Amino acid sequence: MFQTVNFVKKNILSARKPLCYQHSREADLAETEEKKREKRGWRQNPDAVKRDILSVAIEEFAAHGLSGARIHSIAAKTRTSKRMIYYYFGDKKGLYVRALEEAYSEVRAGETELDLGQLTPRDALARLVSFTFDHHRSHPEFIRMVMIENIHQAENLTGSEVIRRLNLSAIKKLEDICRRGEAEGVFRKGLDPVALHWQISAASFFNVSNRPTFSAIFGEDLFSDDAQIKIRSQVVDAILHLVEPRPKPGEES
Amino acid sequence: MFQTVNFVKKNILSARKPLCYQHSREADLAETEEKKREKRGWRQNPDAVKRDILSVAIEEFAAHGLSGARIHSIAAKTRTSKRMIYYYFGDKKGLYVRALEEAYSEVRAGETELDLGQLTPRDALARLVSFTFDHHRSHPEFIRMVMIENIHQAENLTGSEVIRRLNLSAIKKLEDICRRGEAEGVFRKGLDPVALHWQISAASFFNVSNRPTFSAIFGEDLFSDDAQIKIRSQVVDAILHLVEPRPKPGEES
DNA sequence: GACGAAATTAACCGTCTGGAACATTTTGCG
DNA sequence: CGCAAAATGTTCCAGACGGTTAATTTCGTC
Repeated sequence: MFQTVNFVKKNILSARKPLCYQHSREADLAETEEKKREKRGWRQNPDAVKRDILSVAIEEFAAHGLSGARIHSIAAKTRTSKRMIYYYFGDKKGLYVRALEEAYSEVRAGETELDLGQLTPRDALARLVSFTFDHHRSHPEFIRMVMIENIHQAENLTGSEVIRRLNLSAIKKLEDICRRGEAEGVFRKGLDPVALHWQISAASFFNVSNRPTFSAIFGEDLFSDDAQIKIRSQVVDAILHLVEPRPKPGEES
Repeated sequence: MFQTVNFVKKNILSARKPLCYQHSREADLAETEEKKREKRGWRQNPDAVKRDILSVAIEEFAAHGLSGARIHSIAAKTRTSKRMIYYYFGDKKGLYVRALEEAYSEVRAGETELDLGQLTPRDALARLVSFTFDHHRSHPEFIRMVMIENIHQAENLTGSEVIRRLNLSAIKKLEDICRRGEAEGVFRKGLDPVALHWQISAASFFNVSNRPTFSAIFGEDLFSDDAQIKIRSQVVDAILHLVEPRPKPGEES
């Protein structure tokens, strides 16, 4: 499905821009009001403008990178103008940082839906891994933003307290599971939740981030829905194995 | 060590350019010859020029991405000129593709040093995983080139037969191990070498590619030499577990 | 309704950047 | 040597791109 992407360099096209942003519940009484504005005139709607810009910015930055994305292209895909971007976000970097934060927020918000309270530690962990794997798959634009940020040595992310907070809270679930598992004796002692998170992220992230090169070399087979389910269960198996109490106390650094 | 990177935006500096490329074994008889050229004049050395350009190109593309890298910056870090880049590589994309190929070649060349002939399948696999993990760590610029290529949907890699060949040969070792392990009954049946390679790559690659964001959020702890050894052994454990014959023949898709 | 602040439009600018044109020198070869 | 081809140096440019200035309109509020 994805194999022929047919890269369109300049897709500043189509999508006739509506003259103004419609406020939520006034489409009905718009007729009389709007006609007065038809010649020249507009409605103000700062929030909608900002949201519009941000969502397009995520698309564009995710697609072309920080320096690859073009402010004028972003503006073109928006219902507003380039000037507004500078008005609200200062400069390109400012927009990028906000877009990055926004991408993180959206994804972390989705994660909070996962409820593991009722499950045994083992089942909870399996569920968490499985969920994370799927969640990454369904948010490729977020993955791409993180890839790009990594290329930039995370220098923008470092400054963003917003993002650090979001991520630290994301590891809470894992910490709980570990604690419960250790307490019940079904997990090995001394587990490091961060290291475990590393393992889970590595598989889930790589699966999306490196799909293009991997499938270019080895074919798309591994990325069919069926194959992905297998891969995912392998990942779950591997992670569960890492938390199991060591059978023999022989030490092996 | 790495935490304060102190980004220098324009490092087009220092490094006095020698007037010409010295051929390998003529530094000695250079005195008489060279003095005639001192005013204006140069030696030709196409191969050295190409190599010089490519190595700088890898640095720059890896650091700033395809669109972030600047031809004139690349030229500046070279002992030759912008003109030569276009002379030998046509345009920016051409240079990028060659740099990508070069990066792959260098890394794959390093991999051939690994000899697993004498080891049991299990030991061989453990060794391969361990080696791959380290090898990725010691070639961050390669990792970054691949990250960048992924952001570009692998569209350049797709066209390069060179790279596909290099990579397919890279999986040969793994295929051998799997076959031997299955034959000896120490590995489970029906292993997919590509899927296994996916697992190994995921950990090894992510470890380098996502270090910036990961350590920005969770700290550098996991990336100390000691911690990396632990992580690596976890990865080895996890992979080995994946190839072990299933203890109970209960089927679990 | 008037008025100041916020939002939006429209036009403009200086620089950076990929790339090309043209000139000159070197090198292999008969 | 002489000559053509390859390699290198020098100079310049057209368009792209990030960003700005100034004018206009809308909106909340007194």
